[in-house]
Amino acid sequence: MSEQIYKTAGVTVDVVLFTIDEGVLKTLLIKRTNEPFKGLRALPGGFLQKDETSQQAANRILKNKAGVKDIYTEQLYAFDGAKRDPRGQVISITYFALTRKDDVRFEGSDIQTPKFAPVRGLAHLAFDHADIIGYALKRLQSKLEYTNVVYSLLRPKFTLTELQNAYEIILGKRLDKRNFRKKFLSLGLIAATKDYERGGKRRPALLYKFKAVKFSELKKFF
Amino acid sequence: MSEQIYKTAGVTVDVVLFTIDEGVLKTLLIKRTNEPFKGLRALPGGFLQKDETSQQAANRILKNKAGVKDIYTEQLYAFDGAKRDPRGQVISITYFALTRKDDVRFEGSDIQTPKFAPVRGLAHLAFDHADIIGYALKRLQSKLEYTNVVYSLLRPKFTLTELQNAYEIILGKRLDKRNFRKKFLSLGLIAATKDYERGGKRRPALLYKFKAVKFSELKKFF
DNA sequence: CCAAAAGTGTTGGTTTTACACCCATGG
DNA sequence: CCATGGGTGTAAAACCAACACTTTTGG
Repeated sequence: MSEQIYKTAGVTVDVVLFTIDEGVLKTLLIKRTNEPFKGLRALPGGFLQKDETSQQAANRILKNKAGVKDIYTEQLYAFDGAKRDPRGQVISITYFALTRKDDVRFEGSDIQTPKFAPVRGLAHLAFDHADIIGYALKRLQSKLEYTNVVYSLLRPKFTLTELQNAYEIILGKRLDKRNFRKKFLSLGLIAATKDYERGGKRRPALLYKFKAVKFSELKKFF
Repeated sequence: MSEQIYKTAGVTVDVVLFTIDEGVLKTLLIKRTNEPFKGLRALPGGFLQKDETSQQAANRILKNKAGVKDIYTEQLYAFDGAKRDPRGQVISITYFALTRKDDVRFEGSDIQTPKFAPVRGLAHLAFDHADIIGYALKRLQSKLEYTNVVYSLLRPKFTLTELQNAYEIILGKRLDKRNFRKKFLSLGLIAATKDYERGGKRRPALLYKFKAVKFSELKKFF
């Protein structure tokens, strides 16, 4: 005797795609073209398809809505509040992802007009998507402190100032330049290249790169 | 026009209930009475019911299988590997929970013979439940370091040695007695009572209690 | 008086924080 | 030569790790 599978609830996957643009942290939002919440902005997402894992669904959504693949993604949380979807019982398995803005391609995307919007001060989003973004932001902030995920937001070669800016933008606070450099260099994650960023009337900045462009987790960090 | 809800996958909720018993960390397992994996041990769980949130399902499972309620529970992760359930696409939203062993009541429980088993060295569990327990253990270990969740595993009044033992059992390593006491007392989470544990031929130990028996999170901790 | 666990401080090393000036370049 | 951001060191404080002996009790 085998128990059967009960399909009580719908399952969607929604993705919080972060990027840094114009000096602020932004997240990808689409405009809903259907009820419920027609016309409001929402996270890119969709129903889980047959024989698809939620990770695969997240990848599919990122590919379709933003033209990105092979980027850092991580499952966030399964949101299933009773009132979150007016149509009934729908669970959202959420992911967060990180990309550089100029790896994103909206061409070939659908009529939902994807756009990056600053994460701070978002209002009037569909479903519980504002909560989800808030949760994702907290997770991203804490990941910054003990992982190297920031590489996902930077050019392959970057200046230490760019690195520090990424931290400040995400954490929402200023960091001390000398202490930041000392600390980060002592972690051994990055190495100086022989190239310099020559960007105008100022001293050229030495470019660094991550020794491994791969997620890694450290005991201690920031 | 409204999108409809697609119910592609089944959704189960499985719970990793930790307790400390006989000086080791244990987790609740039941014996499966149905296929698939009939006869193997598995986490207590079941299909999500209509209009039930996963948190409510976790509470229901804890009540039914272990007779506990109002204990610390937290969503762990949604497991949905392609091959995890031979019957098809089934997502497990997992929770972890903490309780004292003697708050548990198996009476009124069903024929699945719930039992606590040591978490280290578990083998031959149904589904991917061994992975889930491993993941839950890592989460519990990291929560110990920056939250007060340990209160869930202790008597309302406890000795500092009991507290330290709980940490050592969960972390799987010895801690220095003086440093542990100094650190924990400096956190200000616990207060000495006027009572002593008089347990035999040894010096009576002062009993402490948590100032607030409620989950709290600290910036820094262990 | 013995066995058992409770209780208690200090030191050295490491880490973190706070803080200000000179350098190299392009225009 | 000036404006701009790049780059660098030190000292005080806080924190962490290592370590051993005395106390109180019951039997």
